[in-house]
Amino acid sequence: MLWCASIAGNGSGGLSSGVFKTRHRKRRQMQRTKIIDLLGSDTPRRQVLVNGWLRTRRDSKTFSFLEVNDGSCLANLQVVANDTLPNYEELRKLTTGSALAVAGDLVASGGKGQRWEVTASAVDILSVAPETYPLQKKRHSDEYLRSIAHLRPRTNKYGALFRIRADTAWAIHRFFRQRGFRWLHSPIITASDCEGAGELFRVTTLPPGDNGGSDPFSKDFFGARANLTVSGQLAAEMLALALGDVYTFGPTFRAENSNTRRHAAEFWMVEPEMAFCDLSGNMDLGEALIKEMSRFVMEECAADLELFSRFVDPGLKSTLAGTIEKPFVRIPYVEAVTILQRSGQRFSFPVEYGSDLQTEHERYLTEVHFKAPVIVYDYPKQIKPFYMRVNNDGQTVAAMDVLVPVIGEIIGGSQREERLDVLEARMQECNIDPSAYEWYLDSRRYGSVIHSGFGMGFERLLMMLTGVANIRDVIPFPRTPGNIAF
RNA sequence: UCCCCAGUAGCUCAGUCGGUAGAGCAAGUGGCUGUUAACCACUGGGUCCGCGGUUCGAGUCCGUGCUGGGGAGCCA
Repeated sequence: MLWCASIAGNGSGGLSSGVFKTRHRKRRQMQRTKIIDLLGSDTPRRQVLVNGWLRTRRDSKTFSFLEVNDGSCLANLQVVANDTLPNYEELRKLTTGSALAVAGDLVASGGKGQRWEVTASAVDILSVAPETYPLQKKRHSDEYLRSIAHLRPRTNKYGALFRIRADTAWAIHRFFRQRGFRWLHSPIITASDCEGAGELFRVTTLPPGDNGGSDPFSKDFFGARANLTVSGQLAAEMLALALGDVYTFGPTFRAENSNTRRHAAEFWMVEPEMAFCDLSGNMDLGEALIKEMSRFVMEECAADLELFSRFVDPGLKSTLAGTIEKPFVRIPYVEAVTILQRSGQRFSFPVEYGSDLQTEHERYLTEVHFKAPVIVYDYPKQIKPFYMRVNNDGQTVAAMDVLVPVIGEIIGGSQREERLDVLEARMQECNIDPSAYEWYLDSRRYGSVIHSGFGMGFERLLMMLTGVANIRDVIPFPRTPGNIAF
């Protein structure tokens, strides 16, 4: 430890400002090391540079402990700042949230609770956070943190969450790439309204109050009604019928006035589409995807996930383990109806063939009856959109919903209707004007083949993976009705 | 959009029967300590969400609006 003491001593009082400036310049040329790499080190290291933000400070008689976080991982780095540092008096006044550059040696920690710490040879104060800094060294409510969404990524929980979000997005790309899927960039601005997907956000360049006269769209940018996409499915079908297996992964917009903890106006959706694939293969892919993402966070986001299993949902790990190990239950819609009718449960909404399953019904199936993810398939055609393939019974379509406990529907998908005549008949039944879908119908005119796909809500997946109960807390800057402040 | 709940110090909350406001944490000051949600003492800190009403008197009761949360519907 002698060499530590001597280095600390070099930074002491008698240093002229010229020498200090030289040292400062030198320090700025040092390569920055991220805290995640330091804490994972096998050996001590001389003269490392750490940039980060102060989480908390504990003062001792002749030195201060500075807990520094740089966002590279959940854990803080403990920095020991001796009173021999030239700016020690300033360091003792440092507040939570201040930005620092620390130069020093990585040494085995003399205290309990951490393996490594840095003995500072110099601490540059990059920026002081005044005492009005809204984040305190204590637990804050999720509701309060939503009101300071621009600062909440600096907390342990939201830092962990947004690391998991980024890593999971990457893992989704890896999952599909390993299976030979190509990523498709489906348009954000579209003219098509994916039937039944909800209300649309209009996109226009017309000034407010200008309705464009007799033809409302003739003066508009595209010369046609335009809106933000509610689904990349139709585009994905076209690419699947060319490249085989594709997926979209991008933002999706719904102008629905939904006020629940699992709906947002702007969210991300993963939509795989596979040529030569039936409903059964579709279910296989959905199940594999959810299992793989569960395994991914358990194994590859372990440190961050630990926070959620400790403070957010104590049952998280066993739930995820069950999701990974047990096969998903697969039952036709009729069987789900029978189970619900025979359950003896009193539901607010009656269970009857031909009406859609209510939230309370889905939760009974996943949380009470099966206690596991459940895939319900073959729904009555009258409650599903025109593009789903009509089964041989003529009454049901090859649709499937993956339901998981607490979250409810996480995946909705189907085998697509590939027969031109049946598709046109269904459009007529659903009162859809085929003229807007001529390009879509072309895919059934030329080399039509069976194909299937689904949409998975990325935020709902994150909720399932972390146990976070509100979708507003898995999106950095969530958009919900009346809420776009950040 | 409908139903229910809440709004009091920077944060989390208590506030009895209607009688002029409290705690913990945070902040500031000082002390102690290889500490780790550090600890101890002291100090400062309030448009009781807004508006209107009832009352001698309203944080408390009534009406209304706003904001937030939960549930439902729509869906991913």
